[in-house]
Amino acid sequence: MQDVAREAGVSASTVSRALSGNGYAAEDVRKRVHAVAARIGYIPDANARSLRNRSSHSVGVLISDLRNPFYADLAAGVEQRLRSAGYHMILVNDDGHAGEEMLAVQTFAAMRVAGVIVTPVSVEAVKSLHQHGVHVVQADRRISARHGDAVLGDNEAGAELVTRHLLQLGHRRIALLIDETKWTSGAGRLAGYRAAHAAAGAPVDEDLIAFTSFDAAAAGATAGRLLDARPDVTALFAANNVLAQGAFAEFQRRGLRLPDQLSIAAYDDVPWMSLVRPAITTVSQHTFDLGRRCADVLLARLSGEYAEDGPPRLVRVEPALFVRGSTGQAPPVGERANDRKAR
Amino acid sequence: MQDVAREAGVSASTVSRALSGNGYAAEDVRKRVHAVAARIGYIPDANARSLRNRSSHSVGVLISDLRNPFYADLAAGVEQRLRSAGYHMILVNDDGHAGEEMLAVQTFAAMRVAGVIVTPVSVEAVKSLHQHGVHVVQADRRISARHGDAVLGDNEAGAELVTRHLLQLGHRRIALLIDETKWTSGAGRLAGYRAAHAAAGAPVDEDLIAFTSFDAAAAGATAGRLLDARPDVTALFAANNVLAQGAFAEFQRRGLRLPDQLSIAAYDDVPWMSLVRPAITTVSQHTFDLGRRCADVLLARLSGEYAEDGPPRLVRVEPALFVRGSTGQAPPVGERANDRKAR
DNA sequence: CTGTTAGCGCATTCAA
DNA sequence: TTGAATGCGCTAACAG
Repeated sequence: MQDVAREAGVSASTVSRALSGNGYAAEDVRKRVHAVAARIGYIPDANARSLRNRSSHSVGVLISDLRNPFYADLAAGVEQRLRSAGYHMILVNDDGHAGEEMLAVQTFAAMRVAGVIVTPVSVEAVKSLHQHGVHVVQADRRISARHGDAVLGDNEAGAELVTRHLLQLGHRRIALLIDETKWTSGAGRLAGYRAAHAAAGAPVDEDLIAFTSFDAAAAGATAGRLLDARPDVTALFAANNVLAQGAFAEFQRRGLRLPDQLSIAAYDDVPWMSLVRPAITTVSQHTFDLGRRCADVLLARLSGEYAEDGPPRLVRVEPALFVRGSTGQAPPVGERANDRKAR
Repeated sequence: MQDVAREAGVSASTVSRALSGNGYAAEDVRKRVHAVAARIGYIPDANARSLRNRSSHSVGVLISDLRNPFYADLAAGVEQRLRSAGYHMILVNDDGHAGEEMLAVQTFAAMRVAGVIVTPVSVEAVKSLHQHGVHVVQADRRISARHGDAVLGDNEAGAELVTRHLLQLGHRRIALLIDETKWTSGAGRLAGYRAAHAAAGAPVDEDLIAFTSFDAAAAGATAGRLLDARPDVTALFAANNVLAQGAFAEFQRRGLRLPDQLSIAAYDDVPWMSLVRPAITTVSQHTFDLGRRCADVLLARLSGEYAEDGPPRLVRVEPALFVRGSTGQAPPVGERANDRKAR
């Protein structure tokens, strides 16, 4: 900065004012300073600015796994919005581990980030952030209603949408393949599955709710075992894209004719679902948009549009059902079992 | 820091030494300071540290599009390695635009990042980074041999692998669907396509090299037009996952029987390719690993393992061909055209 | 409208 | 082994 000041024949403060735009600077001086800065390639040190201003333009984004298109889309939406508002994204994968998540929290706190957007794993992380005075937006699932804002899909509505669709097609034994119900996402999807059954006056067969782990291979195995145990199942609803992928691959391996022998539906619309045949009926969460909304909510706090200390906000993103070829009519009772055994 | 110092009954300098590990501090003092810091939730300010140390633990990562699984995998690999080395990733999408790329360069320079990993769009960006004294690693493609290291797939070898595979199956009219050849990636793939033909003594029909834009819909349209114009084509090689997706979708829409009526092969192994039927024969670049190697190369510079001012390094990641159902025998000459018209 | 002064939080001299 | 002093690069009073 001193170099620029000298070259431009002004003081450092004037350079600061000219470049930052805060405070007065005569038009010609301003132009001269900009010219010198550009000429010698001077770029103000963001660390020094953050230190002095006690605020940075960094936002921490903490997700489980960038290789999962759901998280990648979310992050892409966040990044787009942040960038257009002059912020940037520190992206950390926590692999769904509370330990890694907590380490990331430390990092973000150390960086004095302007805020954090997180698909939370443990309450402690969110609480800790909150205690450090960091704005937090919980994305996709909410683990604490008190600490920070949240932008969530309406999981119950989405699951109800797809379950109702299956029920209306005549399915009565609809398996649910799900990995967790302790987070609002899984819990909501289970609730929606139940709600749709209740609304249709169809009883839920608890044995058709299959718990598995968040892993395609495991999900495939679980789905396979379920079909073996219950050949009367006519439809399967996989609670997220990873489980759906595992189940679909397993059914393909088994040579099942979809949707004739079995209908399947999923949650989260990811690219492969419209490329395979039959294409997969699924609930879109508008994930990219969800990410943008997360950034919007955070930016609203930062800009003061919402009071920094105002009550937690909850934004809902409505899901949409995309009906594709993987869901068909339910067969008459009994027929499915024979059909499947036949091969 | 003052608070910790007071509580622990020592000076700020001692707190600094105790916490950072640099310089002396009596064992008991060290423990006491750590205890106090943990109790009051003190976390050293990373901005102040960066300012003072003239070095940050941030690494800029600049890619085209996080929603493309190729870039997402690359970024995930980078992040994993950086994180385990105590660095973090500032991720910016440039959408393939030189303008956005240049803005990101400004941002990274301002942050005094430890280095930048970039899938480059324009030479200027890489040069500018270099001039600002930032270590740069060019990922996937190299746009400047002088400015910074590079970690690249062997595009020529990969394309030759897949083209040879098609030739060996008897195909002689193999279309190439490609978006650009000005970068090392596209240029290499085109070269590999030619090299395989040359090695097999098969002439390249220049009309079968179809240029399109980096966009699935456009690629599908281009592929469609090509097939209409040249019904004698028996195989198509799409130079990346986006083009492959567009082409595959188009062929599905047309109801083509793959691989009987047409064989297709791709570059970049992304999840949908093994889920669709027929599954797609493709060249894997080991993208996640490529990302890790990028981080390794950067970290080697930062750690001094490679001289900071040593000559540019070039690391190659060998590709591998995965043969799947989408590539089959070429039909006897002439038959393909009739076959396709028949439907 | 501009320059001088002071200090953000830290790490590193240098003395003790 | 520790503390006092200094300055990293910047911005915000404040006085002119």
